[in-house]
Amino acid sequence: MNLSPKIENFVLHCGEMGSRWGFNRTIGQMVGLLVINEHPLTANQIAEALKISRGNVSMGIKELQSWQLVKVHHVPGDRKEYYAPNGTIWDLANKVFEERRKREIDPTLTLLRDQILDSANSPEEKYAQEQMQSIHDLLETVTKWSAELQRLTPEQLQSLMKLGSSVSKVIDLKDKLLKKSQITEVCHA
Amino acid sequence: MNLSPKIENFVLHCGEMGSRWGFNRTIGQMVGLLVINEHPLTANQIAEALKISRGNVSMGIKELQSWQLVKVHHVPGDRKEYYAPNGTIWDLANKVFEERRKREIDPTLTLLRDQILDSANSPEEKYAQEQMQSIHDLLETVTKWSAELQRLTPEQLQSLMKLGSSVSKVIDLKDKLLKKSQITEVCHA
DNA sequence: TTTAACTTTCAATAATTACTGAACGTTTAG
DNA sequence: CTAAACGTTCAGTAATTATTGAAAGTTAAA
Repeated sequence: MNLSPKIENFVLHCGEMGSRWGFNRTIGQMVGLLVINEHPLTANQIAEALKISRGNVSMGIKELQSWQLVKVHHVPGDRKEYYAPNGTIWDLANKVFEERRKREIDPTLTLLRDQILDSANSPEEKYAQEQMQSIHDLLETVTKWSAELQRLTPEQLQSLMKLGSSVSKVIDLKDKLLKKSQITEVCHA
Repeated sequence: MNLSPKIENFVLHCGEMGSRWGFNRTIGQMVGLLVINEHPLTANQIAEALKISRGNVSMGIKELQSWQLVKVHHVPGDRKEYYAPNGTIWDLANKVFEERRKREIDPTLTLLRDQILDSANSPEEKYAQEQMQSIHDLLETVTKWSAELQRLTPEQLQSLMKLGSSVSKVIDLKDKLLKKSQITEVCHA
């Protein structure tokens, strides 16, 4: 496993970004390495390429599996495991997005739901309740929207972007349509 | 500064989530404390409430200012600085979102743009280039979309959600409209 | 059943990140 | 000018997180 400078550069960058994306440097490098290589790699190849211990690779793969970012291949007559990205770039990004939502938003949503049920028994708590309600509403909106957007294919998103339209224009259109049921009929026809 | 159990609970939770939101535990607690209190707080009040050193508060405030999440108030005839959230919950979330985009996406986009300009000089590099192109396109799409969504007010977003419509339906509608210019005319009228 | 080729685990340790508190800087009132 | 009341900085240290490598676990061929 000797990486060309260009590829090494990319892998190192993934390492630097790793912690910002939700994992650590080594795991970031592993993702970069697997994504940039056309063929699946063995744990030993990964360890050699990144100059890290075999045990560290094992732990990293485990973590990546918990994010559902890698899948394992087997070659007949070969006991080694071969690791590859679990899907397209788009699939991986979706998985990261989803997992981060679970870690960054869901626990807070749960807490806020509980807190909001409780009644306030002082002016400060009254204000606190209101703020918690705002945060709750915000997070719920974000959650619903991210689910909507994840449902779209990259092609749908990109073609929409390329039309040069802004989302708010689309929303305005929709509002107009809703106010004119006869036109909505036509549109659905 | 004696926090009621409910409020303390919320602040501690913000601390636990802090690192997942892009800062550390203490800074997460500071955000929670400022958001949940109706009135601005002094550095000493924050230190006392969170049981941390005065110096730590100073560093935390500095960090929060770099995220543009707090603003400073002054009371005439009082030398102390009073800290408060810099905007509504929605504003704060937008700022965090924006800042994280800068840290998590922009550097990678810059790197990929450079790498893609370079020509590949081996089959591995050819594949690597293609993958980098995919990542680049994905990140650019995400960036554009997040800009679009940030332009909307919370009311616009929430009212749209409440209509029970899915984004893909809206997009389908738009496609239909584009294919029937005469109807588009009517809609714009 | 033994051995070889692999993977996983985890205690020890290295690396990184966060926090404290004392020293210093600044402003204003007396 | 001095002292009091505040904010900032940063070297030292504490806390947390990541990594190694040796030991243990697993599997399958001989």
